[in-house]
Amino acid sequence: MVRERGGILHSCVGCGLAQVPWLANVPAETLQELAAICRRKSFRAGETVAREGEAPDRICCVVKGILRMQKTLGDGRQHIVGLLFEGDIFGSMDGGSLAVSIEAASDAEVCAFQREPFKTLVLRSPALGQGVLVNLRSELERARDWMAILAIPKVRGRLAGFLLALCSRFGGVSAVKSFGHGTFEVKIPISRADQANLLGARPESISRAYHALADDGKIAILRPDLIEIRNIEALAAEADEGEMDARDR
Amino acid sequence: MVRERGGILHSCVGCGLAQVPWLANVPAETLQELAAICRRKSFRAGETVAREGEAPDRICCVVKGILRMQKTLGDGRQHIVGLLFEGDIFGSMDGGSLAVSIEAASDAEVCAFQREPFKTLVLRSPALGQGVLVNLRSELERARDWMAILAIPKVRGRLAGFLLALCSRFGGVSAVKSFGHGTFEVKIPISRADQANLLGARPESISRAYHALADDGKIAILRPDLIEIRNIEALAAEADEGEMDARDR
DNA sequence: CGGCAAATTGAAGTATTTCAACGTCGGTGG
DNA sequence: CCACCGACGTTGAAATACTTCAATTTGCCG
Repeated sequence: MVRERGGILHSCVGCGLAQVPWLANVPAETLQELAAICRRKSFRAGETVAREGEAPDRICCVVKGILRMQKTLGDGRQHIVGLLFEGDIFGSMDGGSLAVSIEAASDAEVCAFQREPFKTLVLRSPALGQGVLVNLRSELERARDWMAILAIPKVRGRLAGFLLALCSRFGGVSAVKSFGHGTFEVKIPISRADQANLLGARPESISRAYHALADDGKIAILRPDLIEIRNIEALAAEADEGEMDARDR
Repeated sequence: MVRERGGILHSCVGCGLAQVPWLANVPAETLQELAAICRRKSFRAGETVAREGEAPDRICCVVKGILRMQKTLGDGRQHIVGLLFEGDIFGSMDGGSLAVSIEAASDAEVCAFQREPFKTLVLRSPALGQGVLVNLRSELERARDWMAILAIPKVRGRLAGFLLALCSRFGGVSAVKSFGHGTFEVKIPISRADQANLLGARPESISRAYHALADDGKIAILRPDLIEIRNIEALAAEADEGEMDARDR
């Protein structure tokens, strides 16, 4: 928790950096220094945060909202390859260029640290460097989770996997409420079109899949972007049973 | 390749560590120390190298062959979420457990470093630590590439993307020969069943997709596991045009 | 209230899965 | 040496799922 004290350079008080999981082991002192070199930026939904191929001079941490990472294809169309939630970091530590472009999927705020001071801080605080590493590994983990979900052959299964991922891996940051006995309420953070793009399907297919799951009683569509999961085990089964490949050995 | 020389602790001389891209900036001296703490292990195709959930006490570097990383699903079936080629590393730096299990997709050899000595070496050599970080980032990159490929709706497109990935990202390590003017010869490192598993399709669909691409003259099937790419641009178009999503704004 | 974007629905065409059968290759054992 | 077997790849045909195009509904904002 960044406290206000006379004369100290707190340009980013209340960023909530202490809340970020991968900063948990970083001493309060270092967090203060971090807060001192950070500038907050706001983005409206749809705005571009960083462009593929550019070499940003900041390391950024998502404070609020959701960003989407996307790759640009040969003919200019773009494909979503991941989402950034609160606490996730992006940017370049080594001056290298970004491999994905980043846009705000909702109104969002990020904390931007200038690269050089940040690197200095990393060198001085092993816990911070460790944290960055942890974050990187967790992103790799998530990317592999996405892969496993994307490889499910049927759209209904991929959608089930998507909802489960929202509950489990993103549960802490995405708006998920639990009502016990396998019932949850999930706020879907991106539009149907974005879901379709992410899950490798058309918006129509996504819509049909939602309603098919709803007809089975596995979910309820409270609003297009607010889903109630009525039977999480049935959902998990849905995600699994598409995967009929027997790589057992 | 291991040469015996009196007295010097070269238990892994000729691992070819110096060849590994992410070790390029590591001084020869450190490489020698690395070689001193490494032990080589061999695996037959199909053997399990590491199991999901286990906490391996080694950091390993693939020296020869290809490993596949796979996640275990609820009912015990497994899903491939990536391949490890020569030079790739896996294992746990912090005693954490593996999120994927690892099996040999072909006969393979790895260089195993005990964790503690390796960590000591990393602390002593910033270039080594940097290299590990670079490797991690490149894995994240590849995982995102896989995501983009997996999200292509048609099997033919995903297969085209797979072949292109083999040429570009894995070109240096996978057996790819170039004959100029867009013609290549690619050795497919995994079985049809594994390709199907990785690409989210059935083996039959993969087979049909190969032959469809061959009928179009875009590739030639020299052997089931040896593909000649006759027109790489047509392949790229194939991979792109499935992606008809207009996220242009 | 009109207009626009997002979500949904319907119907037809296409692609993929599924189940079953067949061919090929490499190894094993008679 | 040859027959047999199993793993792997391929092919065919029917059922299913998805995409595509078009039209309609819904919700939101000016």
